[in-house]
Amino acid sequence: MIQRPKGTYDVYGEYGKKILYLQRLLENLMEAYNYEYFRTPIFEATELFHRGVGDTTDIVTKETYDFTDRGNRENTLRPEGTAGIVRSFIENKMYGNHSVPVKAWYFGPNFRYERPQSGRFREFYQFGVEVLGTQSPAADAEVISIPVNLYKILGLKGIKVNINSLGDTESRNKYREALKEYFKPHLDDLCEDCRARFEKNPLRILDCKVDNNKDYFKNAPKTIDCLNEESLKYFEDVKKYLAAMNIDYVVNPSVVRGLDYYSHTVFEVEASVEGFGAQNVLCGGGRYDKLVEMIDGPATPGVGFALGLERLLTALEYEKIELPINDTLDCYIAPMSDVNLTYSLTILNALRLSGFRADIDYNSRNLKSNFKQADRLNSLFVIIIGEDEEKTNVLTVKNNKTKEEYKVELNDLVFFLDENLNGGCDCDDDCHCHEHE
RNA sequence: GCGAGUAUGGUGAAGGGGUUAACACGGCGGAUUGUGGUUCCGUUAUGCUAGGGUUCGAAUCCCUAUACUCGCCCCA
Repeated sequence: MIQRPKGTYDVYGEYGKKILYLQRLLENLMEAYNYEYFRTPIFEATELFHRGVGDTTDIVTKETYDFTDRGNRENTLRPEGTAGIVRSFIENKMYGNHSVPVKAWYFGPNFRYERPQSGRFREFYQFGVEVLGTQSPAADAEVISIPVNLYKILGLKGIKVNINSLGDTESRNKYREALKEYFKPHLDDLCEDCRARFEKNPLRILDCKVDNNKDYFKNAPKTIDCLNEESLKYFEDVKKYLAAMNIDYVVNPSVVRGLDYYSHTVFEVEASVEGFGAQNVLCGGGRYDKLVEMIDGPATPGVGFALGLERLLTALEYEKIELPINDTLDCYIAPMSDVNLTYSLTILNALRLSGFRADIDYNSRNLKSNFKQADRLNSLFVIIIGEDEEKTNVLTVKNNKTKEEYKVELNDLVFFLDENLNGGCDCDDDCHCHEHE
């Protein structure tokens, strides 16, 4: 049997309904925020990610899906969303003719060749946002407010917003040195991974799961201690604006983010629910003032975030949040036999064109099974079509809730269902619908 | 890349060397030849991830492979 590729999943049934619901919710939310929908290619030139995400991160050094196309071009399935948006911003010269800042949102699949585990897939969907062309700390706060408001709308409770600041380049370098200085005497005591991180990415030592309960971790220098005056002021402003939007947060010095391009504000929202699994970061993001330059664009500050769809759905499941999904069918048609199918299809098609959710049995099942099926599909009405109905054009329509049965003229069917399902016509007096004739 | 666990119908699973692979759910049919979600009856895996080995005999023990799950690294 051919199986799906490792780390991927099929969407169908309930899960599909949930995803479609969330997608609509995101669309509406982004409309409220006045963000612009972006869709960039699912693959890009490999170099883009090396320049954008950074050569030192594992994401680019060993987790990308690379391929050479027939024209010998090196391409990579995108491992994250920001690089593509920034490339598009530069390539389409949005810094010039658009009203800056550009506020972009996107939703789509990303690919990383990793070992799958709970909350981690090789193909995973991210919703994200990028604001390009403003240095204002209010933009940082706005970006943070997006997932927070989304979770609020959905009713998620067990979430924790962690924020931190890496400061500008000067502050960040200063901190990096301070950290190395601090951990140097303890180098022999650190775990193997941390010793590797010491050279490669010392900031990550802080959230090491093996070592972080050691005494000397408590007094390790914090990013905030190394911020210069300007960076500190920036961070204070972000916090001020968050407070203005009633957003609860904690300043967590161990939030450093993995990608190279971050500066100033960084944040993560985690699901602080017992037993959620090791991958409990629901979303993360931050400011990246140097990224556009790194990809050969004009100096343009940016801030953004991305959230993992799969983890969001897991969180909803954990908190037992039911999404308001309309799971009903307006009408189920039960033809008594094959000979009634032709006639039934005509009716079915008319109902669908009138905007009803309607379905039919194709398998010539007996009446009993058809009622069972109608129940399974949560159908509000069942229409039985047999010889008599076909002959007289008077249909047997049963209300599945009240069990009341009606004889309805074929010509009145749409009106009848509309009356019973939508409470009738809500148009004005001039209209020519059945009710107003 | 490293480590641990698991693998039996459509689903949840029992069986830990002895021949009909339990039980439950679901599906289909019937009791009622045009009225359902209850009840009752019937039916639903010639087969236990794949390949090899041990044995008179393997779903059961051993080996290999594969897949899945969870964790590490890294990250959403």
